[in-house]
Amino acid sequence: MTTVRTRFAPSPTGYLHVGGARTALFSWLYARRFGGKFVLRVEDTDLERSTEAAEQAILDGLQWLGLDYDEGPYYQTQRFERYREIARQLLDEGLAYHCYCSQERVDAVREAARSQGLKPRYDGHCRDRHGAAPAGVTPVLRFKNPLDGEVVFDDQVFGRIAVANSELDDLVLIRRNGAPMYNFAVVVDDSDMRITHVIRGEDHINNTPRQINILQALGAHVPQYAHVPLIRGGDGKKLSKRHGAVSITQYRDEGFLPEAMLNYLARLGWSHGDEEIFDLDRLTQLFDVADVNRAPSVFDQDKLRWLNQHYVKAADSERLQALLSEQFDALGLDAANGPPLAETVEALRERAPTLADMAHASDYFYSEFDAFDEKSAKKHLTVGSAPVLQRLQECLGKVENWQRPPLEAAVTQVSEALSLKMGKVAQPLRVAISGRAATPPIDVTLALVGRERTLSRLSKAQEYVAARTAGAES
RNA sequence: GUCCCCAUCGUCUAGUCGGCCUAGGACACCGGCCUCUCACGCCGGCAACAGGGGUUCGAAUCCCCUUGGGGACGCCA
Repeated sequence: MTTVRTRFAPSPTGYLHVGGARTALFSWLYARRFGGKFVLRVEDTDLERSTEAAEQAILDGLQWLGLDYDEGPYYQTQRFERYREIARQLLDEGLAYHCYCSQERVDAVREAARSQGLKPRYDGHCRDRHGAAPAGVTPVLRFKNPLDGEVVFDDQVFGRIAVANSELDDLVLIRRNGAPMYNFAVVVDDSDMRITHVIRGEDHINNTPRQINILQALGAHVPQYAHVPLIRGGDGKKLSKRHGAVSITQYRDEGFLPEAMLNYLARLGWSHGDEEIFDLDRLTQLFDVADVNRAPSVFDQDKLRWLNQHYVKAADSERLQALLSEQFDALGLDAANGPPLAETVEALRERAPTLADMAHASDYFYSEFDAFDEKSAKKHLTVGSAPVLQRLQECLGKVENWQRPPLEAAVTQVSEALSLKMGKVAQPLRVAISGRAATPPIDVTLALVGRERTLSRLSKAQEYVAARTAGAES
């Protein structure tokens, strides 16, 4: 039995988007599940659009997700000689031909077909051309696609698909500049690299019959195909920037955890009963492309956030601290200017879906906030809160041991002394020291904000209330 | 336009080759409990088999049509 060999073959013309990441994951999982090899191949035949930056972004994305490859990366630009060799072979065997048609003629032919309600196709003008080649014209090499019959293949996801050869035209194998076209390079590579299972996006389903025809002309083995449905945006359209982040590294930068992304991606189009939580080991043990759904699915950030929250709650503290530190850097916050990161992480890990959220929710521990949140101040820093704030200022000022128990005792003492419910005391205090109405428990918040900042912010809050009172009286 | 494909709650999906489905789970949403706020957690609720024909004792599950949606038609990948 031949070993399974799958591949991920991105073209370095943009970042790694979530759809690509998912097909990479599926290919990786399939190889792992069946003890095979996962090959990485960079399809950089488009010399104009390929960039090193894009390639790096793709590699970074794969590494972040932990999708390691056993072979590669192979580069198609380094295999041009091989493509030309095969092209020559096809030409010699009469399975391909030179085409001297101008771009204008080809466009005109397509346009004519379209206006007649037909599929735009090359008309095979040069296929049966006789006589000398036109002088001064560099030809492209076209494949002699079979004229009749049909191509049938059993897709592991979609089942049997049949396409009539009459629907296909003679596609270009080698362009005028000598570079191979996608469909040709893919076929040569998949064959040379002994790929057994081609797992790719559904948008390639129409390329498959063409590729199979070329493979057969080459006398090469036809691999198993598995086309994965595309990921859509909330409006049903192809996922794009309009729908939010699509770049995998952007999710990384926004403080998502790779295990959450992997879990989410795996569940998009695939499931195992009612299970929702899967780690890579579990997936490796259960995943099969044959179980992937046929219908396209919509990328739901809410569910991704929920999963991320789940993993944040379970993550190792030191790891979260390092990640939070990166978020601080991005926000220009100095972790040295506040409580230990470990304490911040503990206080916020259950109330921050992402590390970016955590950073935003803890900024007031490390820097002064510009202003009180308007709504919160209006509701809690009222005229009536003046005596509360004053009493808090006194009692907290006396706390020497700035730890949670004595801090909580102080706050409780104020509420009892003024015969006020805890909420009437804690909320004004909370807004005063954090600028907002939602923070961790008040004793935790006090401890994290620190003595000095608490007392100075309490003073500011009292000034704010006083100013507000004056404004109300005038 | 032509070809290919798809169709269960708003979203991700379960639904073994038809009966156990008065269609299950999760996210989101709504309500409750907990409670100093938020969050977590727990409890409860709302919500779907696109429509129409068949086949069958019986269909979300099989077949056909309609409708809707997507993809592909490049000297891009």
